[in-house]
Amino acid sequence: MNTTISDLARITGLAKSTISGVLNNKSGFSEKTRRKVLKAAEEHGYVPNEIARGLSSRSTGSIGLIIKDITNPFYNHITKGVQEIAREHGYTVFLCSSGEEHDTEIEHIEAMVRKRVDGLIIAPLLEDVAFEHIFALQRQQMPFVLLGKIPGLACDTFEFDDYDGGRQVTEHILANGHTRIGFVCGLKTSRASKLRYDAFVDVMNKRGLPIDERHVFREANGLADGQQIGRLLVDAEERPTALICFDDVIAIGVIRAFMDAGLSVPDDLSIVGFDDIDLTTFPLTSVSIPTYEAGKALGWTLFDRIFQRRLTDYQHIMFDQKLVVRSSVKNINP
Amino acid sequence: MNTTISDLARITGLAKSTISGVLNNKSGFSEKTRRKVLKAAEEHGYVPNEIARGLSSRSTGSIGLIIKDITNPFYNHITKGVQEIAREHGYTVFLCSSGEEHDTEIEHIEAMVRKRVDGLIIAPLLEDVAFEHIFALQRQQMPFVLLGKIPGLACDTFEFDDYDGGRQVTEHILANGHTRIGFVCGLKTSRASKLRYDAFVDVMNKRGLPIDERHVFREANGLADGQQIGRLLVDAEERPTALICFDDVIAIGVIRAFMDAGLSVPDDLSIVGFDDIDLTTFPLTSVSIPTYEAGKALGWTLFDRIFQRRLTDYQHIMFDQKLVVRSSVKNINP
DNA sequence: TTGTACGCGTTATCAT
DNA sequence: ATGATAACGCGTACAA
Repeated sequence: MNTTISDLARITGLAKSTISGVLNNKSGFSEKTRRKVLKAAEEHGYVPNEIARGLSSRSTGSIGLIIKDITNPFYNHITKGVQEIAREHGYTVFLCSSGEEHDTEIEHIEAMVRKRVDGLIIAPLLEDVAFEHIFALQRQQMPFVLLGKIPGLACDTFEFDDYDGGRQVTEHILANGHTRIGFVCGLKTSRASKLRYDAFVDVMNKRGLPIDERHVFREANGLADGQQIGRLLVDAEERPTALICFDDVIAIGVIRAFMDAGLSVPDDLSIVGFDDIDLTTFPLTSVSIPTYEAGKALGWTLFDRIFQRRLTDYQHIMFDQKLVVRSSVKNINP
Repeated sequence: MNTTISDLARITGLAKSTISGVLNNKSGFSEKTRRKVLKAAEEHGYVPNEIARGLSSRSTGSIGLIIKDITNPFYNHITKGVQEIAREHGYTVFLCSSGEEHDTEIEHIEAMVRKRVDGLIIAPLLEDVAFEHIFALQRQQMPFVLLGKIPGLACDTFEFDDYDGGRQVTEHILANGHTRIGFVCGLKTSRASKLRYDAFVDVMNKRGLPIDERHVFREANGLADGQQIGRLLVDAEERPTALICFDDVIAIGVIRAFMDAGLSVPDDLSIVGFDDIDLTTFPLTSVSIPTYEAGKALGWTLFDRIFQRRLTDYQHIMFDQKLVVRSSVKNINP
């Protein structure tokens, strides 16, 4: 059905190795045979079988990218960056989404190993989970790069400075005169959420300001959770004056709940988010994160490892986060 | 480095075929050897090599998904649906984005064929381009499913009823008293854009209403283009009272330009979009499209073909589009 | 310059 | 119940 180099050998009367050599642009073949091979390949619609090639050359020309959520713009931009670099290297990428579930993450990684990808880029769950599957990768000598850092694991890591991001938003809100501040945490498996919250707590403590536990929400994920929390706040007897949301998606959910209830952001509640996603019209003050650049950096570093271009120590890159002030925080200073 | 079944054979003193048989749960092995094999595999961290398996079994356990834009929620939801179905089948998916470029689409498809994916789901450019690469797939007997229909190509196709969507929005806008209506077309390679515009023209003609060419924009793609067109309209001496945008992303761009200029939607311009993307707070009247469901249907159908579960004729599914009225269209009836 | 032979890790088909 | 052997399609020494 599919013509192989053996077929071409039979057809041209040449040897398999000759066909292979010509097709791979090796030197040392007469122009005549070269032409003959190329012509036969063309005529019979020869398509190299990369599976066979991979088996023999021990390289599949594909990498795996494990993200948490396909529908979150945050990961879209990381994916885009990775894809671009992969393409530049003639590579193809398996995209896997863990859906924020640890078991799924493990399953995907194991599948990638079975598929013998040349390398892996992983955005793993980082809190409250075991890392055995990642350590296993190391033992198997699989090249990989992490979005996040795992204690005791020596590998290339990329991080966003979530603690500093959390600090920036908290100080921004305080600077605008707020003291009753709520916080919507993400999933407990999210280190980003933990760090942002830690920073919030630290800054509040430093100013001697109390944190009202009734205004701290946990385990929020996605638009629907944001909306539900928003509805809770709409009905709350004592609302905070400002709310820090783990990410923009949640923030948008909260805002929608407020708009639906006929309330105003920021008049009835000031809100900030993280990620600075662009597909929105609301002037949401948010923390910008260089996801696209990080995606490219992840890609470059992985290929450095795969091709052993960089034999130095592992890299640990920390990307800055930058507060983007718009108008979702009301200045209530006297 | 990686232990193989040959290694296990040597270790256990059994034959390769026995190892393979046990590992694949074939019947006809004594409980004793079964145990022995499993134990050895466990101890030596055996991981099956799916590349080798694929070479021998002529199936790679992976499919390719070719979309146009990773960062557009429209394709995110299709991707999500496809991924879910693939996962249910124990399959893995290569995600490729053409970035709306024909050459890139061709490149990706050729790469997928070389990688010998078991099947392909493609959202191809549909207008103003050649389809030779798709017909080639057919000749190569590669199972594939299309989002869109190609003249003269017999295969499974899924479509969204863009013409009807265009009709619905146009009639909705007319019903709200508008007559000076602008239209932002998408890329000329987009059939969806063409059909939506055709419907617009047809409805306008039927009502005897003129279309002002100054208010028809073409080749718009993405947020930035939307913003630029928005700025143009802000400064225009004679604005339309309503604007139909090819998709929500463009619509959001236009809205942003208006908000930046201190103008109001819908007071200064009524706007509708397509896709009904959810990550936004603006009450944009839009046309909802069942992308997630379509993604699942695409997946199911592809696997039907791959496993030859359905030997009947090709399917041609048309998904309805549904207008979702919010408040971005102002009623200016007297 | 071209051809032969073997390896890559599996599965499948025979025998035994 | 188990083992030997041949594919699968390609790359690559090594030989001619």
